[in-house]
Amino acid sequence: MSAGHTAVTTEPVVTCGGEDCGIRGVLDRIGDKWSVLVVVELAQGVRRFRQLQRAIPGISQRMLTLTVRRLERDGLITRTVHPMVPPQVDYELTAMGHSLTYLVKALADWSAEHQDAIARARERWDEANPGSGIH
Amino acid sequence: MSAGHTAVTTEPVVTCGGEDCGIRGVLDRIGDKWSVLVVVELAQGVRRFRQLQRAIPGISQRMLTLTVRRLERDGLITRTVHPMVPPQVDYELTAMGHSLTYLVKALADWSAEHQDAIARARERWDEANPGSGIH
DNA sequence: CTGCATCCCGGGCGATACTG
DNA sequence: CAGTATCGCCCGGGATGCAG
Repeated sequence: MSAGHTAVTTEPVVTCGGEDCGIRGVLDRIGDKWSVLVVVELAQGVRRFRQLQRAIPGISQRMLTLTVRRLERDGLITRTVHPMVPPQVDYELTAMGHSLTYLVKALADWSAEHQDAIARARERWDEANPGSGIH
Repeated sequence: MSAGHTAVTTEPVVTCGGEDCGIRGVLDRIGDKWSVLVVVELAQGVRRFRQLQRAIPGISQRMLTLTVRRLERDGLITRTVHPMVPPQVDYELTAMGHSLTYLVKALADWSAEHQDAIARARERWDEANPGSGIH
């Protein structure tokens, strides 16, 4: 590593290197737009299908179904069917799902802390590179 | 990571609720498959275009270009062109980019800690739901 | 080596309609 | 209310070719 520079200090140096450790599998999940929103909503408590859909404005019924299925498959949430009419299905975070909320929290914190800087950087870049088509 | 209290009860309660805070903008970036890998690679030091491409096996030249452009636009990396022949372009993390590596580190840690449990959960689920088509 | 333009395909995702 | 099935569009992104 390039030494002789100012206090570079401690790089996190992601353990797994640039290859594919377990990060990919996790990113495919939490990197997913809807998954994160569902987890965030469930972090507040048990929710029914319709409740989730109403709490997450843009989501289609199809995507919500797929999303909760995948989260359930990964062991991040539980799906409880109550045999009644009309049907009722409750979704709830598992212990692992709860632990994930802390990661999401860290994400939200970092976002809150840097979103302004990012927004300004984008403005400057767009101004310096008109019609680049990058987004 | 602040006082994590013991488990249960204390939900992180992501500040922004289920709507769209700055999380989305950040997720669109770090949630991106290639962006994370580029950041991880650059966390180890300055890299040239070809170096990055070689360090990230599956990436196409097109996607690498798009990825570094977007990261540059967001102010996460710098792009330095050295007027020489053959051309040389160096990419390096900015201060903000470095701070992001800590988030990625947290991500990698969580992944390492739970990937086994997730893998097992998936196996169990797939076994209980044959031919579901979910992934 | 670095980077842009073009072509083109697969699949992700929304919209809609139907069942229990 | 909860969920499945089907259709169709759009675009992400790989492959290739060309330029500086």
